[in-house]
Amino acid sequence: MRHWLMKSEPTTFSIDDLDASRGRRTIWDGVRNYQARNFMRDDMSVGDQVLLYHSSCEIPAVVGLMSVVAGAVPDPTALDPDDPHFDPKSDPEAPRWVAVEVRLERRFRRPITLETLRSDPALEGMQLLRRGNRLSVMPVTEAEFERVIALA
DNA sequence: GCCAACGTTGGC
DNA sequence: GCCAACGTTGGC
Repeated sequence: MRHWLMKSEPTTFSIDDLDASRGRRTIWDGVRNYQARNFMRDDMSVGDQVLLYHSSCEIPAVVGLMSVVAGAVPDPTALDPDDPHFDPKSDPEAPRWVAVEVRLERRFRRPITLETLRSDPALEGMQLLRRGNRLSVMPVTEAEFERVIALA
């Protein structure tokens, strides 16, 4: 089992939205970055644990824990001309973008803020904390994962 | 709203 | 294949 972190802007899709979704599940669509796509397509498996991170908001933080409940499928939003994430260059015969399905497992009683993460020496190497990091889907080591969970 | 970082695009 | 221009991300 692997560990991951996925970002979402809460104004677009928050942990509240996920909590309110049927079965507390959602398709993680809209990812339009090749590296992030490759992680979802090639390395994510059912049962993997995923930290949910709120970005571009007042208090950026890890807010909950999700699990992968279905592996990568073609991202339907890339093929829908009416969708804001439509990609005219994605060929329906060979879809360029994929999405996994995730389920909310846990809401953390207190969000683990970016500030908290940064102040923890044990998390110094975390990819999320690297300068210039913009990936919305990234791996987390088991040690980092356990450490973050311990802070919740 | 600013701006650094970085990915993508497209002309050559 | 290079690289400048441009767009996006995301913390502050």
